[in-house]
Amino acid sequence: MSDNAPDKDAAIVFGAAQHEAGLDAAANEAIELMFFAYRDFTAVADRILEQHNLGRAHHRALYFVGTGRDVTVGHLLDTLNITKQSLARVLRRLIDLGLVVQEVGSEDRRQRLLRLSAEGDALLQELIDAQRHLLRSAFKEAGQERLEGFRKVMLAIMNEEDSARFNRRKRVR
Amino acid sequence: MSDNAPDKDAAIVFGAAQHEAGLDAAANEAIELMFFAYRDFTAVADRILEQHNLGRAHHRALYFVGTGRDVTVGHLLDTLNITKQSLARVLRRLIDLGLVVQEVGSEDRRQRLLRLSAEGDALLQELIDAQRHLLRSAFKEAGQERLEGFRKVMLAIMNEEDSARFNRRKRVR
DNA sequence: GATTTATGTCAACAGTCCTGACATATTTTA
DNA sequence: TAAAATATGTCAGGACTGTTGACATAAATC
Repeated sequence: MSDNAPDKDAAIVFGAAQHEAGLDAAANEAIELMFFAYRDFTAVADRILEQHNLGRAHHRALYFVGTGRDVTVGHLLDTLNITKQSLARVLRRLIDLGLVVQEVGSEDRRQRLLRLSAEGDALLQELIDAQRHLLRSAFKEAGQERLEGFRKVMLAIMNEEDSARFNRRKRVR
Repeated sequence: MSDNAPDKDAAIVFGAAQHEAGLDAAANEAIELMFFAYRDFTAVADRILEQHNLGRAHHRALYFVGTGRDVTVGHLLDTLNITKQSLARVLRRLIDLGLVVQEVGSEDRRQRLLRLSAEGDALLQELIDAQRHLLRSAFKEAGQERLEGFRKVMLAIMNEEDSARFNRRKRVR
C-alpha cells in the first residue's frame, strides 16, 4: 500500500465525494476505472484461452458449467443473455473438444445436464487461478481493509436480482 | 446502505480475508463480481448506442476522442489496444456520421487530430450521463466511505502504467 | 390427443477483431 | 539531398461472437 504524493492527491477527489460535485467527479473517474480494470482482468484469461484457440464466449460457458450444479442449456441461456444459436456454436465446440459432457436429465429427460470433463475442469481451474491471482494481488496491494468497499460498490453497480443472488449464496453455503 | 442478514453473512467471507484462505474465497467471488458489474455497467450505454446503431467500439473511440486533448489515430490505437484496421472501420463510421471530425496536425502534418463535432459531443455526454448516474447511485447505496476501497482495488487490478496515469492525472488537473 | 417445453439445427446476416500487404504523405536521419 | 522511419489509410480475407427466423424432435403437461 503506497502513501505517496499521487495517492494523497487522488484521495482529495474521493474525499470531496461527500459533496454532490465530488460524487460526480468520482463517478466520472470510475467510468475509466471500470474500463481499464476490466480490460486487464480479462486479458489474463485471454492469454490462456488463446493457447487453446478458444474465445471469451467459451470461457463464460465453461465457467458457469463448471461452477454451477445441474446446469442445463436453458440456465446457461438465461445467465449469459445470449441466443440459442450463439450458445449452440460455443457449446458444440466445447463438447467436440471433450471439455464439456452432456447427460440426459434424470428428472426431466428433455433437459441436457452439462458438466465438465477432467480436461475441461483443468482448463477452467487454470483460468480461475490466473484471475484469482490477479485479484489477490490487487487486494493485497490496495489493502485488505478496502476489500469490503470494493465488494459493496460492485454489488451496487449490478442489478438487484444478481446482487441478491450473491447475498443469498453467502447465506446458504 | 443495508445491514441485514445477508450482508452480515457476506461480511464473514470478506472479514476472513485476513487469512490466506479467506483471500482466495474473496478473490473467487470477485471474479463474478467483475463479470456481473461490468455487464450491467456496459448495458446502460448499450441501450443508448442501439438507438444510434452504434456498438461498443464506437463508444470507446468516441469516449477517448472526446475526453482527451489532441488525440491522434496513433493515440487511439495505443489506448484501445486494437489494430489499425479495426479502428479504421469504427472511425470511418463516426466520421461519416459527422460525430468525429479530423484536422491535420499543426506540428506534424502527418497526424490527424481527432475531435468531436457538436453532435458527437452530445451523444458522448448522453452516454457518460447514463453511466455516471449508475455509478453515483452505486456509490450512495454502498456508502460513500467505501468509495476509496473501490477505487484502490480497481487501480490495483489494472497494470501499473495505466494506474500511474490515473494518479498523475489527479496531480496535474 | 393437443399443447407446451427443452433442446438442436439450418440459413443468413452484422459487428468487431485479426493478419498481412501495400500506398501516400511527411518527418527524420545518415 | 537521398534514404529510412513514421503516421495514416486502405484492400483482401479470415475468425469469433452475436443476431433473427424457421423448422424438427423428444418429452412433459394439460
